[in-house]
Amino acid sequence: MGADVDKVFKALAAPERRLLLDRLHTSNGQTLSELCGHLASTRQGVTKHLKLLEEASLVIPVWRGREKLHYLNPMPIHEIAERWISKYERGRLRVLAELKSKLEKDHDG
Amino acid sequence: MGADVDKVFKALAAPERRLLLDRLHTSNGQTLSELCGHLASTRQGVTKHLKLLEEASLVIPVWRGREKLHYLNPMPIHEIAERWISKYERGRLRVLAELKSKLEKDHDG
DNA sequence: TTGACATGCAACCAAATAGTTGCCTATTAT
DNA sequence: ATAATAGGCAACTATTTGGTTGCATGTCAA
Repeated sequence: MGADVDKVFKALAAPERRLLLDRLHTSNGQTLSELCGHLASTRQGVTKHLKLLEEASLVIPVWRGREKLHYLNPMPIHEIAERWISKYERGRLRVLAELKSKLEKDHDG
Repeated sequence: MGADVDKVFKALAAPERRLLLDRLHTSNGQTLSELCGHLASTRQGVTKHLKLLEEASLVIPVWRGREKLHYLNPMPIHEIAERWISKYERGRLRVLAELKSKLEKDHDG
């Protein structure tokens, strides 16, 4: 799964791509042309963003005739939350308390 | 908060930086020199990665004499989980069912 | 005070990325 | 059949990013 985590994080790193996910979250199964309406760049630019989202399995394409419908797949995001982020949630308060006391100690001495 | 989300996602997009967070998660408050031991690149390379982590508030530096101690701050990760990822968790099963039926329908007809 | 240590800053180079343009294929509608 | 529509592929450019080297600053220890 390691490589997938990287693809997902990289795919999520660009605001344009997060915007595309938002649009699919609002209205699932849009075509490329429809998605282009939301973004400033050209069709090819959007295509490239969608390619990265597909490679991260965040978007699943379904061909219907000459149209390519794009469906949001929230599972990778779910898995990141479960397997990666939860690691940092564990002991979050401990880590913060540790940092706080360190900062205060430093400020005093 | 919008700009911060972007900084955090971009900071998390590189495996080297996630590794640095892992190291701090294991042993908090390490110096730059200590952190360099974990990574293949030069000190300056690590410095640049740490700079991005600091700008995303994922790492808080504390100076002690000539040493700079680095502390993990898990709050940005927590906030992303709470405010951003949870949006995609909501209705996750609905979205997946929708996608599944679409795929099956396409496969049939 | 002098030398070693910890780090920062700036310039530079190489690699990756974003975005564009031009052309091609396949499907639908007339 | 033909034209319009939906999209893909490849090449090119510009920007960003990752990483390096060289030098400067501040701190600690002898």
